[in-house]
Amino acid sequence: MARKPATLRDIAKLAGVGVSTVSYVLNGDEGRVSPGTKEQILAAARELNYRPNAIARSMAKQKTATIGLIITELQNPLFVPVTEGVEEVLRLEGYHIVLASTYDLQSEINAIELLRAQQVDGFILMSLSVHLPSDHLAQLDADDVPFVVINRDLEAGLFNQIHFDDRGAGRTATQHLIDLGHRRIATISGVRESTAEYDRRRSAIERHQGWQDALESSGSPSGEDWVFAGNYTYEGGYRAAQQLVAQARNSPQPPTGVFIASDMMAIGALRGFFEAGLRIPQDLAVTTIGDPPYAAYTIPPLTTLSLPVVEAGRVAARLLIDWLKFGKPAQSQQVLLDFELIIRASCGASLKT
Amino acid sequence: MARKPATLRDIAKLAGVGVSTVSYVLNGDEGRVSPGTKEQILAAARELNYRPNAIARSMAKQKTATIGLIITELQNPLFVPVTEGVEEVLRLEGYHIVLASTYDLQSEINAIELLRAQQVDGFILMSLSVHLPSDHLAQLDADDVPFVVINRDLEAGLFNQIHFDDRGAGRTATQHLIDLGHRRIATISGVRESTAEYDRRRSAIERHQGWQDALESSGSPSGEDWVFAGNYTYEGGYRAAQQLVAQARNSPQPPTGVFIASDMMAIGALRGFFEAGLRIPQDLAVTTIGDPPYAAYTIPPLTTLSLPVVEAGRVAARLLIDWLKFGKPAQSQQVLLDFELIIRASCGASLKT
DNA sequence: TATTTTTAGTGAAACGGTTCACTGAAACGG
DNA sequence: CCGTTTCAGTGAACCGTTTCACTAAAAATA
Repeated sequence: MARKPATLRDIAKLAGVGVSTVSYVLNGDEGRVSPGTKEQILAAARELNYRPNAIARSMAKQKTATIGLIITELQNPLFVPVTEGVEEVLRLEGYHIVLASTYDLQSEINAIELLRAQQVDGFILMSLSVHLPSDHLAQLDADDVPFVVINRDLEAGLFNQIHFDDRGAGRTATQHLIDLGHRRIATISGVRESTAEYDRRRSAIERHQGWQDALESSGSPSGEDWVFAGNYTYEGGYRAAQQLVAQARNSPQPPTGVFIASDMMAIGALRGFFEAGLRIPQDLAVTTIGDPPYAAYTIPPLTTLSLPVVEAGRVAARLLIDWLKFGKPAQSQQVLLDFELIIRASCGASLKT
Repeated sequence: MARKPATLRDIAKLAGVGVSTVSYVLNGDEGRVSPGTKEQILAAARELNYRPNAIARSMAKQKTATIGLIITELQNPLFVPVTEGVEEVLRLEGYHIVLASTYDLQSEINAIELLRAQQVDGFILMSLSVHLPSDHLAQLDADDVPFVVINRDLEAGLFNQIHFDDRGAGRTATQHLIDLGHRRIATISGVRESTAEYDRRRSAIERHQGWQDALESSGSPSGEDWVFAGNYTYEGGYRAAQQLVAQARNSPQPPTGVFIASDMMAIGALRGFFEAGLRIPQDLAVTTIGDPPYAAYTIPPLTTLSLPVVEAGRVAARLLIDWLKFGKPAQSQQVLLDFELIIRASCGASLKT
């Protein structure tokens, strides 16, 4: 095995042709070279165990066929499906992905700088929960760097953006309980407590509005008294569940269902309900939003709305590809994606049938 | 903002010097250039908003300052901490990481080919559960490509390898129950059922041996009758728990503790125990191995052994850096890492105090 | 002052591909 | 048979850096 990898020149020498011919053959440019020499070159390449140097190619073509995927919070279970969606689309087009994980504004800027230095052809930026200012995005835009953002609360119409329909999700999750015959439906939401993270608050507000929408349109009681703050955390969900139980025990008309605005809170709440001796879903039906792998393994498994995150990845990739191929779109694209309802045991749907 | 990014030549022209001088200044080569011109060059670079082209640099230096991290099963929650460990060490040395996820042999080979074409300076390969043949690793070795493998069952001494002490983990998890006063300790293991995935079987066997070790050294009854096959899955753990409960109900001397060889099985088993009306840990104390994020959120939270996976990443990175800096080590390195005991509620330790 | 050393800076050759402009020969059309 | 087109293939410039070998002037040394 050669220490130094073989180059086009080596092949050219071995096959007795010019380097440009070799290049044409190896890149499959048909009709430029006769079958005879073509075969010779291929044989020489095989013999020398040739492996094209992507760096040199990028240098010459002024393209890397690589896009940067920047994600906040690598820990978040949503990140894997996004990359899957992105990868699925980009691979077909011959692009590669390089991944960068960030956790705050500065590290995001660093990541962008780094990847620009690596000459990526474009970016996909996905925020899972953090809102970040958009100055540096405006900069990207000004520099004519192709990019798409997912789930980020920015001035509409400014960039190519993909969003999740949080309000619709809150509505669907609540409506599902209504459809199962529930009339008094509480909620554990992130709204009441202020959060430093803007984006989280926005989605909390929207999901909460969805809950209200559903109640209103069904003519159910407004439920104002049955809102509990969970702060989007396991602990918060746990405490909110305790409060809910306490209030329900003193109420002549306790809720029979609860919409919990995030999976983490739902898992905490499940523990609270369990400790209080409540049976789910018999005593209280539960729906939530977010479908991490373990949502199927709770007791009982959670009925939930899954973020269409694979699809978000696909759409982002397609938007980016279009830009790369046909130039910047005349006007920036806005996409709103629906959540998918996943029915498991916590809503009690199976009890009905 | 310039459409085309500025190059060294642009700066050289603007500052009225040669390009090599600019290169020296920008790379901080002290003492080669007078403070005056240095300042001029810096000013010019700032003005042109210069961003070095990493591709061109890699080309010239024949190094990319990038290493490839190849991981099977991106879904696995272990993957994030590995990359954290790797990143922590590599960043200090000025290296970047490019990530590739694989799921079978062919895709692993593809990933290696791809990254070699991208001219990465070295590899870290981490298997989380799949055993793959090593021919292509031997090839890497023959080509003098620096690499380190984590958690892979290969002929000892062949390559730089990092392993987890599965047997010690099984021993510790069981011993912890013994220390809490338990004498009859069952196990749910992956051993009895054959698995296609070799690696998984190996770790299953070792963890099982650890359980035996602990029982023997404590003079406890051997427990042969209390081994249940869980096949390393949620479903398997669930069924094994049912079998365990059934057998315990007919036994004059039922076990008071159980060591479950993987977190997934433990979560399934928890459900089985719950449905059977068993209280954990009062009726049965549980320990397991593996600490995914949700292990703290089960009911009750799991006492478990955490894989030192951040440390594995760090060690791998350091081994690789050494190779990169000082050349291939005279003999390949072998590292065995201990698991860390994380005490939560499922073992009942808190009840004792 | 004559000689050596240091300082400050330079031009050009890599690195490994791609691609443009070009050529000589063969094939073709009338 | 001549002019034109197609075919098969080539050399060299270029992409943006790094770095080697070199120089002219200044500084240090004797």
